[in-house]
Amino acid sequence: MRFESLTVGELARRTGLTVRTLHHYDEIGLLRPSRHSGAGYRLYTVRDVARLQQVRSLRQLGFSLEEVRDCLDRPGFSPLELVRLHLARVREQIELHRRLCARLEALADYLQGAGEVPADEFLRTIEVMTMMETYYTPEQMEYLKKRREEVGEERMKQAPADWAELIAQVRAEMEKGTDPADPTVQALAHRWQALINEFTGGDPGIAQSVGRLWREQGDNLVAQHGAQYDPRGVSEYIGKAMAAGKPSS
Amino acid sequence: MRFESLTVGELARRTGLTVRTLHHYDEIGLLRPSRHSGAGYRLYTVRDVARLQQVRSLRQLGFSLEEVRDCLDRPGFSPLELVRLHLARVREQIELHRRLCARLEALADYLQGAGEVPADEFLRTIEVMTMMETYYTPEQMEYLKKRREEVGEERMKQAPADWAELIAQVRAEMEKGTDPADPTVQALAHRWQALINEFTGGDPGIAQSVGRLWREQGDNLVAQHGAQYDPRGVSEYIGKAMAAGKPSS
DNA sequence: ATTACCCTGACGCTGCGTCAGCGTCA
DNA sequence: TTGACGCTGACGCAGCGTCAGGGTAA
Repeated sequence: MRFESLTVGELARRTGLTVRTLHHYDEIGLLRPSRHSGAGYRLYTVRDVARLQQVRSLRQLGFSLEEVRDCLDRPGFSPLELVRLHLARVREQIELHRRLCARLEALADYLQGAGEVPADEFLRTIEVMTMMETYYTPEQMEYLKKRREEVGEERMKQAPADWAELIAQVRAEMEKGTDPADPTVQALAHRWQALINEFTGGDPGIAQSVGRLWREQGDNLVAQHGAQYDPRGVSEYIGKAMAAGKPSS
Repeated sequence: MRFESLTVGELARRTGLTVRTLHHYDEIGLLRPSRHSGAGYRLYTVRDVARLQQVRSLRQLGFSLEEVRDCLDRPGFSPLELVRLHLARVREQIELHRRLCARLEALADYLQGAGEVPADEFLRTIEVMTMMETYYTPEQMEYLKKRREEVGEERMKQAPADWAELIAQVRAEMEKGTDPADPTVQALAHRWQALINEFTGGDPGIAQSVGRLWREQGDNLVAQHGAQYDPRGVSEYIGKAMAAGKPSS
């Protein structure tokens, strides 16, 4: 008796698994003990133990319980296929996590550099990040990062205020009904273009992405910062002003 | 009405989420619509939409729904802490997956090289891999890999048969009751040592690991290959023979 | 009346953890 | 009798998917 079979508890201790796990494997038919005692106790034989080893090995490779079962029970069965499939899955996971990791690192750096950051600024930062990721291609992101370094830390912090002021001025003219071709508005348009150039380095692809972001998410951005209205109106107005500024195109 | 609020379906379409997801967020209190129609329809206001944006952003960073809720609802709250914690988790995940990936690649290479591999050989291969990983340190694994390359493909394939023959001979002497100091057994002991040296390069740490593996898993190995009995007896016997061979130590 | 919405349950999935209530006893 | 084990349910976890069986809006 002593050598012939093990109870669940004994098997659990030897393998480091829990009794519940073995119960579960029994329930789903992955590992049913070959024998039972009169009282219904599970009795695992040497063969069962061997099978459990196989199960554990396959599980350590990250396969699901169902895959393990297929692997062990289905007679004609291509392991290479399964391994390749699984490998592809794992690689994809790694890629996703690596990207995530990069974003989190960027975020952590920012938070560290900015000192005590209140929760709402944190949230705004994240949203800007995700928005940029949706609207810019990775190459554009790379390029913008370089630009930021060239432009410098100080300048970057000043930028939002510059924009806010400029937008307010444009809106004022717009509401006064000033002609977009008016010199005042033309000056503002130049300033607008200059600001864009400063951060995009004049890359037209990026300017285009910014435009799309603004058109599609303007309302959202505005709702976030809770200050201005009618962003599309403003950008349309400034667009006209720019067009009026260079009638050659 | 048109501008003031959205129904679930509309909001779902705009965000790309499903209605069920929005229902779920409502259920767990993550995003409850500010208003309801007379018939109990959920009506999402601009503020709700903004909050949903935040939720999505945080989710894209991989946070759990509970963490997102804490992030959005708890007033004093350190984002940096959370980001760091999460970053650590993600990095750990990546590490685990990278290790797994390496193992799967090794396995895939082996399967590819071996051509059409039947399921049972596949299983044995895996078990040997996992067993080795439990009993050898990573450095030892590295070292063994180098040895395998030095020894060559052909030799590796011959090895199991050599071992089987040698073990059979040793067992025969043991069962005849031959003295471990007998020249016949001494010759076998030398051959044993030579085989070990061939694959371990004489590294004593590895020899020790092999010994431990054999002592602790011998029964299992034997059960797998279904051929021999009493592995500990054999290794004890050969151990005595080696000791008898060099009484100086 | 049709159609396209909306609602609230409630179960399913993965891989077990964690009781609860009861029987066994190597 | 009392532990230390064993047994079978059954719920819980995350984050929704997916019906089912209704009401509502235009």
